[in-house]
Amino acid sequence: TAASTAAAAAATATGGAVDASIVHTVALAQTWDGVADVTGWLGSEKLDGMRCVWDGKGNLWSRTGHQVHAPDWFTRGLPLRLDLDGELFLGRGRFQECVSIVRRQDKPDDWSRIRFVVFDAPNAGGAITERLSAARDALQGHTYAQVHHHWRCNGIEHVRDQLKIVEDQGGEGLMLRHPTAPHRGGRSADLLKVKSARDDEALVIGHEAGKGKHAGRLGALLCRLRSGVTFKVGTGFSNAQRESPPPVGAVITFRYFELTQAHVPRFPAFHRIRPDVQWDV
DNA sequence: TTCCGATAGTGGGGTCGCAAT
DNA sequence: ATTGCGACCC
DNA sequence: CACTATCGGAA
Repeated sequence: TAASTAAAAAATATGGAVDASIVHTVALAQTWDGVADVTGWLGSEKLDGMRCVWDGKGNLWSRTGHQVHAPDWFTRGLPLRLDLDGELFLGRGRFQECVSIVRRQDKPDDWSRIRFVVFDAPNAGGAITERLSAARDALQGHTYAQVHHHWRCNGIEHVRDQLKIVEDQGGEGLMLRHPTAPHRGGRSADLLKVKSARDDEALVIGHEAGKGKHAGRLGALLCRLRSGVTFKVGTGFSNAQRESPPPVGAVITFRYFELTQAHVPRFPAFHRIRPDVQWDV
């Protein structure tokens, strides 16, 4: 489109240029409720890397429409006139390293360790199986791009079994794709994500003031784990809870999804106060 | 009527690049 | 050389 | 990314 061409021309190393058409057409997932029947859907591992769209014209774009600067040799041979949607992926448990390789400008050779794992071809037409076939044909023999492995879902038990297998191997979770729906941009129930959250307790050791619409009330709780790691919890509160937050010395339970390389909870969210728990430190 | 999807706006850990120190 | 900050990724 | 708070239209 003219928009993507203009955005590509204007993009700089630090960004600022945004391709609105990418933002508008990228498919976003809902969280599976664990109940909806997904028999016949296509399942795949949810890769923890960087979402990336190939525009069929020589450029890679991030989920929010910013240009991704890959070496020419990485994108050479990607199909013209066929859009590809996928993940720039380094491996399980290597998200932070993946981000480092993709974003830094001075070590392009490291891109040889990255793979563009494709899970959709938005403008190929048809249902997901047809779009994946189009992508598979277009990526035959490519060194750095490949089509993601998908399996046919036999039902809820199948999903649970696959989720356990993936998580035991250090994977982030699963994605489920509606078997007959055409590609659709934005958030929809045609694309579901399955992830397991964890709970833990933390000691409140301080308060951080809120900004903007939260000015004058809580922004985030400063917390400490039993491991000694300190971190912040800034989401999951209702407005009322921000008005009178858990005091210093209180114990809370919070949700998170995994620990970072520094053993800090990723995506922490407040759950509830625990007046019944004593902190032994 | 209820509920879904889109917006808007808060907040997290981590990484980069650049400016200020 | 170190620190702080904005702009991105998730 | 997770989440809360709204809102209008689809279901």
